[in-house]
Amino acid sequence: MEFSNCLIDWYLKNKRDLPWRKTTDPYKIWLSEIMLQQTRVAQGLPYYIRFTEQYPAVEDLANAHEDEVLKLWQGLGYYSRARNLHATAKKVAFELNGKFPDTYKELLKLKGIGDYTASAIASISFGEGQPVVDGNVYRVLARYFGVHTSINSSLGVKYFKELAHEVKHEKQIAIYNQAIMEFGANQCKPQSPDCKVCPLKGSCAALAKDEVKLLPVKIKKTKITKRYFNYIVFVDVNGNTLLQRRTKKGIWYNLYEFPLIETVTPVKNKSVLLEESYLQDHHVVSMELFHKGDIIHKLSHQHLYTKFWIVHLHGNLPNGISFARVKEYAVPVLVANFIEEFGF
DNA sequence: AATACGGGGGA
DNA sequence: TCCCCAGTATT
Repeated sequence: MEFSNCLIDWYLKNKRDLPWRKTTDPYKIWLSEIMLQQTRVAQGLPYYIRFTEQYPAVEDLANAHEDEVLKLWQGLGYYSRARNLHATAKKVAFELNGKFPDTYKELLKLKGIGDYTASAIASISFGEGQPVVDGNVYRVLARYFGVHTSINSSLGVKYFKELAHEVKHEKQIAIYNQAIMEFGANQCKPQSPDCKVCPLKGSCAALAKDEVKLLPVKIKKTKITKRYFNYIVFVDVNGNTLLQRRTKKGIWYNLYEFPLIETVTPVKNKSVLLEESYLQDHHVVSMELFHKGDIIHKLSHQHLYTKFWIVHLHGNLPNGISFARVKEYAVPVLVANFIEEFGF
């Protein structure tokens, strides 16, 4: 059996039972595709369930506050996805009469929707013949056809999309797209795929040339920068604390956190921090480190060496937040973990 | 063409 | 440790 039919045949025997495969509602397909960008199914699945319960239709999502959407998104990462999700929901609900665009070209214009997601929605919800090209597809195509062009060069992106068009299944595009991705995820896996039981083993170029481990080719590795965070966890006489929104460009935009003092080098002792103006504005009773050493929070491009300082105040915070309400705010996992440990 | 953007899981 | 995940937007 040739390539596309073989994948579909494999898929029908091996596919997982996932909730977004029971519908072609573009809203649900869109939601699942955004959530699964750079995210494993196992991690995204519980979020998909919560979102579809909380927001059954695009209007429900459109009418929510961004803070609430971010809170529901908390822990999934790449928070611009949530902000763009909300913006696009409002666009569809309020400007497009509640109906998603039904073509690849029009979908591509929406915030947060790139080539992959436009192809996925167009094919799965509307049957348009656009092949998806995600990380799985790059891997399957590179190996099966023996392509050494790097998948993250501009030439490679163009080449693989064209190749994907040439080898796609013409009649069953929706099934085919999900088939090749599922095949990449569970059979043609990144590490140690079990090629002995692969239905395509007889015609796979990489297997024939013993290049499975070499493909796909991907260039570059990211440089990691170190940052030094000092979170000031106020505790006033009423048991209130302070949170503030991140309003500058960069990580965690629009999420909340404790007042932050970032330094270029690690802070040796609290005297350096006590000189900060907003700490001098309060009557500090005590200031103690919560953990012995730094918490090292690792992101793709940054390692955050973090100290949480518990600062007891004599008076009360003007804009204090009660401990009970701290958990209502969308915060980064780094901060959420601390909140859990501290036991607000 | 490169880089920023989260967090987690598997080897 | 390192890789990479149903990628997109910005520089």
